Amino acid sequence: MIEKAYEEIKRGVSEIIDEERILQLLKNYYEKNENYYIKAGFDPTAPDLHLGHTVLIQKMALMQKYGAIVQFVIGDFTGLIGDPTGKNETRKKLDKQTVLKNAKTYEEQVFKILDPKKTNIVFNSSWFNDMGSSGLLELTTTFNVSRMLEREDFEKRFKANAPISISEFLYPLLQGYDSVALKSDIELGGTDQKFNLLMGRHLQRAYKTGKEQAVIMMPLLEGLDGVHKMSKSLGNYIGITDKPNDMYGKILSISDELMWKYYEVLSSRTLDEIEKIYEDVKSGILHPKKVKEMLSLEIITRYHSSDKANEARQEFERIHSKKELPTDIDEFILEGPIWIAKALSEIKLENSTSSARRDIKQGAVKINSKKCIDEQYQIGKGEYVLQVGKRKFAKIKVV
RNA sequence: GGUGAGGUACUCAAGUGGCCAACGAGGGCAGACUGUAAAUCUGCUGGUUUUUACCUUCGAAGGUUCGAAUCCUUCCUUCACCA
Repeated sequence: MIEKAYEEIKRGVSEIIDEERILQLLKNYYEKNENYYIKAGFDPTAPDLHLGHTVLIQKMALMQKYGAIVQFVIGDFTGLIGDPTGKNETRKKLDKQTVLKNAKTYEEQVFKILDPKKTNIVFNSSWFNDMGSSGLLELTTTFNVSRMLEREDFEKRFKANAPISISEFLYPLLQGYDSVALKSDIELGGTDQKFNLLMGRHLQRAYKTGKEQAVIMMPLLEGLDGVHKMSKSLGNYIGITDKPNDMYGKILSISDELMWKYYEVLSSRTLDEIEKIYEDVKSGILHPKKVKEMLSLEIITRYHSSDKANEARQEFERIHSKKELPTDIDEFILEGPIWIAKALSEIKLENSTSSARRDIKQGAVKINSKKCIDEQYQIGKGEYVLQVGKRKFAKIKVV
């Protein structure tokens, strides 16, 4: 039993620190029905979860089946600093209302995956606000600068003479202290979080809590470009609140190679099943596009429904394979007659009339599926479908 | 506090008085092609119905000049060395 559970927990994981501890926790669960706490922290500013986050959350959901209580930490206090990435500055303090609103959004999204009965959503401001400056000083005495500089991005920046602010040094300490406050048994995070995760262990020891958390690190999911990690700021993400049609198209656009990584960490198929699919593609029985379709359907079903997933698939086929119009297009009413470039920028299909003009020259603009190459074209009264490129559509009614 | 070197478009990075809306690379968008929104090739990548023109932009504000991203002054800011 324990071995089987542990086997599942290990799937897709990039590194585990203190395996024995995890095995012990599982043993306690099976033998004495004792629960244990797993912790993961999230940024309060970006409540839009994407598939990169779900790798972590799915792992937590799995562990809930094996006795874990999830401590879902919203870093409203640490968010004031921002995890050091090199270019951030101290952020604006979010007011309580915004934090609560974001938290609400998190809940809605997260409970599509996690079991609400086994999840506590907590804010780290609740203990940091009471810590006071003496408490903070005490925290800083547990660590030193040279150890801090071991962290890769600090080291790089230090060597490159790039600025590092003192507050950034505080970030790992604060995140680590969360583990002290919560008495967590295991912390989950991305591989990029290794330093911070280990800090939790260090601080639990320094504060003599009597336990040191185990650490489970998940690989960072590459985004749609297949190179950089999935992130909102890079725009290469698939959000779990994305519309079914968008999800479908985005998943289909990933490279064939990347698709297998997605399968490993996102699909709920067993590893044996995935292996079988892999062999079938290799031997030519199964087309890679088909395999991506299957993944799209699975993921859309998870976050929407299987009906929506099938609709999305049909829609995609219609637009891209048969080159027909999508069924659901935004509509606008404009006063006419109107210059084509003006109309396009007005309805936000283009950013400006200049860029509209450029696209018209390149043959990217279609009116009622007919290419429009006259950049002076005036649209008269009537209803039209405007199209820019392959995937931007709008219906307009000129009055 | 002192001395020196920087701050250029989404990012990196050229440009040191007019040929600059500003080289190049990445990214993005588009066209062709394709099983795909992949790969590859090509074009575009401040704004404006004066589009071989005009307007705004090179950390900020002033100044010199017929003309400034480029020269001068002050300020803000980053880095290095010294204290």
